[in-house]
Amino acid sequence: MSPAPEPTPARLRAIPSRLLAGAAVAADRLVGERLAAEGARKWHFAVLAALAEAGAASQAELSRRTGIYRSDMVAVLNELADTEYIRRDPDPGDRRRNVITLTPGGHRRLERLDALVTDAQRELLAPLTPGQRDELTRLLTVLTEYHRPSHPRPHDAK
Amino acid sequence: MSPAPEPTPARLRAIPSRLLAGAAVAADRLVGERLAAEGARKWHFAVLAALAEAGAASQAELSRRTGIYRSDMVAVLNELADTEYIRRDPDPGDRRRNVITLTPGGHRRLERLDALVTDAQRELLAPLTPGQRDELTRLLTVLTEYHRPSHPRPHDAK
DNA sequence: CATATCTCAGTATAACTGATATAC
DNA sequence: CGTATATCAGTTATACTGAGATAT
Repeated sequence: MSPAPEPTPARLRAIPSRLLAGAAVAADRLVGERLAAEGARKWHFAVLAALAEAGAASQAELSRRTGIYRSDMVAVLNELADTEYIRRDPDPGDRRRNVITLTPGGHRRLERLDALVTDAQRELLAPLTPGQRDELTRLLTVLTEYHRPSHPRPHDAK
Repeated sequence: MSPAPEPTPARLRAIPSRLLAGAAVAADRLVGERLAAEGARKWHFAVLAALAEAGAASQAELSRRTGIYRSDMVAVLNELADTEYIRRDPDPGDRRRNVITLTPGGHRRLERLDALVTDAQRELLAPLTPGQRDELTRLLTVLTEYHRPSHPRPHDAK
């Protein structure tokens, strides 16, 4: 007789931080799998999207736009440059900087990756109604904005 | 003149998988910081809670209850055994297994960690109304249940 | 001199894989 | 034999730290 496997204890089940961790892992797996099928990672998408939307930028500026660490940005840009989706040129106006530019191929790459990411979101949110999807997005937006490192918290106001 | 730093591009801002990742990182940091102040990690809490709620168990059973990998469970139990919060005895009925038992000290430890975790949830959800907190928990529960490895997805039903 | 940029080396944690020894 | 358990070694991805070289 196989003893019925115990489900997650009730005490653990409804803890938001645990639920968030679980949902984030599932979401990352979905997105990661889709993008991996094209040899891409989510950071590739983020960088290409940031470049398409706000134009050429230095690496530090790209870090701020995408949330990727300056240290990790280097590797991501190496990969994107190897495949010619971006160009990395020295900034004539400030020689510490590189100017990162989206190539035409990078633009096409972005559109392809965007489709994959959108598809993954659809699969992720499949069990929710359209209204619930919007509500979830809203709630998560509030949470992430509130918990940005720079955001003033009530207890900071002494 | 410092150029206004570009905010997150709109194309990236409302992507649920990105929001989930961000919220999960914030949540993990909050919980991790609280627990670290007592020399604990979230897995300690999860294992102690699972033991308190469903009773003594083998390591494999605990893995299923908590979602911790069997490989990682070993290290967590080592730490909990070093500090005498659990006991690890060979199972007389099945000599492959260890029976993990919560000690009285482990019980007290659980109550302490529970308070810290609860506190971290409060801080995490601070920007939401009580209704929104419940709604978020509900939506995340649906997502995580749906995306369990075993859960049948629509496209599986051929 | 302080600050900012790019780069590299390295750490910590999480999630996971593969393999082994042992017992059922 | 196939399967389950406990353990260990190692991999991958992420987030992050620290420091050096260079430029402002």
